[in-house]
Amino acid sequence: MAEGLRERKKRQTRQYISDVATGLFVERGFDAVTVAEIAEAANVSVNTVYNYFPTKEDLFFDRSAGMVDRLARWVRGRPEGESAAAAVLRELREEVEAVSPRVGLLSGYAAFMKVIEEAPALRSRLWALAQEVQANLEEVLREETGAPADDELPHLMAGQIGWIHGTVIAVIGREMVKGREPREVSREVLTLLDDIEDLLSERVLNYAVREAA
Amino acid sequence: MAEGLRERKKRQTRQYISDVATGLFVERGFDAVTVAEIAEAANVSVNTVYNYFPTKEDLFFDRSAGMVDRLARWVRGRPEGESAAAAVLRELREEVEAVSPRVGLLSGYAAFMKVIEEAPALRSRLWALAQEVQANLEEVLREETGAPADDELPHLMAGQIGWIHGTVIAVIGREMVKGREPREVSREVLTLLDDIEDLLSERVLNYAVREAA
DNA sequence: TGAAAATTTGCAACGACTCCAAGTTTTCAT
DNA sequence: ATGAAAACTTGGAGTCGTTGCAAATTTTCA
Repeated sequence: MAEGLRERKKRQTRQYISDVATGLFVERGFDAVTVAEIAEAANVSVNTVYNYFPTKEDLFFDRSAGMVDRLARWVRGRPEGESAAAAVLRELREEVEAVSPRVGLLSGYAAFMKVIEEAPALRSRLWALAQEVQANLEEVLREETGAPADDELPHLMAGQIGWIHGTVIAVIGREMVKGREPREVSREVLTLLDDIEDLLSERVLNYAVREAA
Repeated sequence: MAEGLRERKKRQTRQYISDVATGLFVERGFDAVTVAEIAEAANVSVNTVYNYFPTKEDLFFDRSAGMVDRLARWVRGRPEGESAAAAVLRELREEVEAVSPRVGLLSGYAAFMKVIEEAPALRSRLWALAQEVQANLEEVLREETGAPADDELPHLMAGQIGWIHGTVIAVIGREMVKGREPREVSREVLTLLDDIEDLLSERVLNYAVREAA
């Protein structure tokens, strides 16, 4: 069988708890909502909530789970002749130009980001996620360039590229929380991306160019 | 009078609590030490601890209080003809070359940093501090360049310069925790600083050059 | 010296989180 | 189908960080 009853129920329960929690968080803020309230609203016990989610913060970031390898994916999938930084800049431009929710360009997300902005615990968690994204990227860069373990360059490059991504996402978040329109923000962030590319060195822009297969 | 009995006792008590706490943290790790234990070891009540320190993390970072304006200070104090990034690189080189405890180059600090490395709560706090450092730098850059409020360039430049500082401090910490000798780490970090300077663009290296008085 | 101001303390309570020992439900071989 | 095994849920008790409050205690200063 593809999926038994047990698996299905688990997935549903997990999703439901996460949805209920996110709803409450967006409505009243992260700190103002108690795990006990979430449990009650989701018709489960507090312990069940903790069975699915290690911490309260995880309830909020459940959806962003697939984001930890975003940069690694983008770089791995870049076409022949393109550098790592260029790949990330291109993918970011594509997402921004498409006014994609994946980079936070969606009216509904303003409330979502406001919750993060107001809860230090969530900001910390977001930073930890960014660190993971960067670590995964560094790993890819090490593989692709075959750099020795004591070479700091992949670390530095992952830092620069991670900074690009982080800055863009942060600026989008900041502007969206201000209540701006996604399209308008998209336009502005495209020029921000130009500014960012302008202040990167050739060294960074040409690191890890994908060789011909 | 310059300082009454009350003020003196407060300062002493505060210092004593912080010292006792740091000692316990270094000895047994951040999470393994309870605030109640700290209070008992310092001969005060738990409430008194909280009178002086808002959170448990603040007990640990009490010493690092003067660090939030480090970059702002460095940039503000740079000589005529020097850019913001150049000033930070120069100051960093000076501290590293001097094997200064201010950048973590001291055998005793290895244990200190190990505590941070092992406690997520402390790493978050350290990141928050770095954010403050960067925000203060951005403010200075805005003042000095007279950039309009909607100009993102000071934000980007503060990001790049903050990244330089953060990377150097992080690498020092990582190497010291490995048990390396301060002198040895100092030497390696000097070459790291060269690598970092090499991958920065002229645009960054020449931003906010101090004009002649 | 004695009342006002500041500090310390104990106590109760809240919320996140963990551990553990029952229940309950789902699975699956028979 | 069915009954034991495995997986999931639950309640309860407890730890720890943190806050609020009112009762001491200490320091200040007129």
